[in-house]
Amino acid sequence: MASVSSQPQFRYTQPPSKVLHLRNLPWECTEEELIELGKPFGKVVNTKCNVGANRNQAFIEFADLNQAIAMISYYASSSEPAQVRGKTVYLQYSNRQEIVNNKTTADIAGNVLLVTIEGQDARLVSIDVLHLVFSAFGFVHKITTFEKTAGFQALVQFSDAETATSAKNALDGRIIPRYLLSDNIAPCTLRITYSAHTDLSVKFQSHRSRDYTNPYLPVAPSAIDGSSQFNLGLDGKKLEPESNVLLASIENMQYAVTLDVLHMVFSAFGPVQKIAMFDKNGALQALIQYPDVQTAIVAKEALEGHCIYDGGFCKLHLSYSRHTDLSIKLNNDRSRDYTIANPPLVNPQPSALGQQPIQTMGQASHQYNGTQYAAPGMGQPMMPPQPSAGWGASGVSAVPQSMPAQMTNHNPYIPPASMPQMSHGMMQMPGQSGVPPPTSSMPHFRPNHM
DNA sequence: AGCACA
Repeated sequence: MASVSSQPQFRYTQPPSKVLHLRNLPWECTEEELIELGKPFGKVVNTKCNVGANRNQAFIEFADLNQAIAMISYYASSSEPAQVRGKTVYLQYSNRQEIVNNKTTADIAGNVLLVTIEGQDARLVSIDVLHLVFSAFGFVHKITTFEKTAGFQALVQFSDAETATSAKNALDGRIIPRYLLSDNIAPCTLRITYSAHTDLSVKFQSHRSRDYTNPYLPVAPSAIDGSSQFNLGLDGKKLEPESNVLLASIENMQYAVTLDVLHMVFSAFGPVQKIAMFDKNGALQALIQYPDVQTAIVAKEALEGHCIYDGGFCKLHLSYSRHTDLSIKLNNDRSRDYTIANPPLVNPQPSALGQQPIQTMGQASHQYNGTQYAAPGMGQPMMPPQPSAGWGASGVSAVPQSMPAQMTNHNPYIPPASMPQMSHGMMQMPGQSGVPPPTSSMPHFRPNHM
């Protein structure tokens, strides 16, 4: 026979089949629910759920064609539509005569998860955020990310299938907590299946892949230049070349932002060499200089979109400056060179802040060995997003297994589970003059407490 | 709300 395929895509009358196609199902509809639905009409011999791009379609196959016809006929004339969990589902004959269950991967539990990140800004989700999210369920060995037709995806490797399963059960279909992302990143939903992989091959630490079991793995050369693809302007602005100097714009500046405040905030990520503050179009801006690009990248990633003060005040917007070395003519309340011994001018540099054991950074082979990447002052691995923030990770340890030298989280602003609504990722500052008394119970941002 | 997957 030649082709029969010139039919319209959607036919309103279809030849009967003992297989029915169901749509508009609720998320995560189970086989049991499908069987319940079909049982009154006959024997359901097979089902397939979570079908389609939205995974809200399914098939049920009856033992006998007449049973399928009975079900279609019933709902065709019923005043009550077919429902699953109160949601109307639409039924029609499938254009196939039987369900083929390719139960190969995807349904066989394994230690590696295939994660699809859905959402407008899915590719702005950094591998570090993913690491943080999944670390709530156990030690994450490796992560690789890639783009497929399905979108932005990641493979996340755990020690065992049990851990992977707990993560999958808790996270599948959930969004990445807002407080892990900058304000203006659209919500990102996680779709999780099992991968057939058991051990990912990670050759380099890069912005696409990480091996947390091997901190000495070389860093991909591309990671140095290519990282900014994940530091895209939040509204899709073009790439800026990375720099060791950050340009900070401060929005909604209801409270004073002093040089010392900036110094404290930015010192959490590495030694701040110089700061210059100035006004631009009535808004405060500042240039913050680090000794190396990597530190600036980390600081930018962690701070972008966050607010210095609780309540959405003094929100930081960061970009890379074209400067590489600021010229500070004199130390005053708007500019400071921390690399030269200060004559005791105004406030000498806040004690402890300049005292961090700062190793020389910038050796490419050690870029990801943790000590450098993790913000100083963050002596502990960060608190993970607590499942109670909405993920039903019952019985799952919310604390990530302590990890050896590796990248822990870089985002020092993870609020505890009690603050599930921290959608704009605020941080608290130690009291400074003119600072409103913080009201929340957020963990303190204490860059000066080692 | 519109046909599966490797």
